[in-house]
Amino acid sequence: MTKATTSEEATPVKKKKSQGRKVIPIARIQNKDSCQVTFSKRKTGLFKKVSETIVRCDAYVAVIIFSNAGKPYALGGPSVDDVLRLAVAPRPGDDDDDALLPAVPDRAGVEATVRRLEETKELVAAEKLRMRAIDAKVMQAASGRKWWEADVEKLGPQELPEFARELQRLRDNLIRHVATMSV
Amino acid sequence: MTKATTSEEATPVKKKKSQGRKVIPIARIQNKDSCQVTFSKRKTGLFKKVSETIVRCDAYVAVIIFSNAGKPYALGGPSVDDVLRLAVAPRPGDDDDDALLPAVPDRAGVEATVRRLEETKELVAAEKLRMRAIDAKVMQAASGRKWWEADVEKLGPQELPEFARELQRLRDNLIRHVATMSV
DNA sequence: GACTCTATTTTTAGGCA
DNA sequence: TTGCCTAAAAATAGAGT
Repeated sequence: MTKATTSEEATPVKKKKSQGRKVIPIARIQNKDSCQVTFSKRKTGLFKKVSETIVRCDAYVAVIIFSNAGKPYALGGPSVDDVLRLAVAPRPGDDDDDALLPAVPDRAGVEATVRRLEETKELVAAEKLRMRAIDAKVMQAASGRKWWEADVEKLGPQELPEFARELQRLRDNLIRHVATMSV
Repeated sequence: MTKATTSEEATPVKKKKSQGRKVIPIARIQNKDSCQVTFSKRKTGLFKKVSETIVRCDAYVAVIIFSNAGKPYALGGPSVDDVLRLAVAPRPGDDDDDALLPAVPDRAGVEATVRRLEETKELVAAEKLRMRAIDAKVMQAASGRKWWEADVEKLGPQELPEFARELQRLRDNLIRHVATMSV
């Protein structure tokens, strides 16, 4: 990975016409439609990879992805329950806090859930639900980082710094806003 | 993804002997060593995919992944600056961070990521450009929730700094936690 | 351990339905 | 919008160095 040997970066743009795909130069997709389609596909693949990784290795993974349209999608594990709850979360108007991510990773239970999701179509269902219902709730997790706030008490010395850094990042973002707004 | 057609889920465990890889049953890796190796590999792949997605589609993506050993790795985009800062962790001038981050658990992965990002400077520029736009969108979309999710755009010059201060306070809280635990 | 190699699986860009 | 299809490209488990 150190070397940019991937043909994505090296191969020139060759477009033939319609057989499979040819080359995938790594660059911003110009065509807006294609961009959107690719986004969807990649998001799917990414989520899949994440859930696989969660199961196969005993890892905790969280992904948040915003489309260029600003729509947020999130997937977190191993607390899949939370993710599901996120997905099923009512509408943006519902401003309850019960959709937050208070749960602490429960390896055992979660593993079961993940596995179940893996081998069935529930994952698909969950994603669809997410795509439909996700809104402000997910936004909370995304920009608000509710997850770390909830977990702070239980995190170990190794995890905490990481979350702190995330927080710092958010703060810096904010500062930048302030600075831009004539303060 | 709708159909569970992936051999990972369907194909039974066939082990031949030693050529390429055979099948990848999706299940927790038993062997601890293998698990760790796989984790590394997958983490690498995941990060790569994320950065690709960030560039190719006009998306904002953030990943946080903890190994089962508890080591955290994070990658975020399109704010490359943040990523870099994450990677290089301790900031000389910032006491907080220095105290807070005694050591970056495992820098190897992050450094690799940074390297990769550096190799794509061209694209980084584009990412930076749209970063501001996304920032605004993200904050805006989070309106009407918690204090820390307030609609920045709607806040006046007086409120914004306070907003930032509150965030800072939260962060300090977190830092205190860390200090008690690891410092 | 960290790399390399390689066979195989998986992903995915494009088209199309 | 989604799903399916296909071939090329990429990721990766397993083993060896």
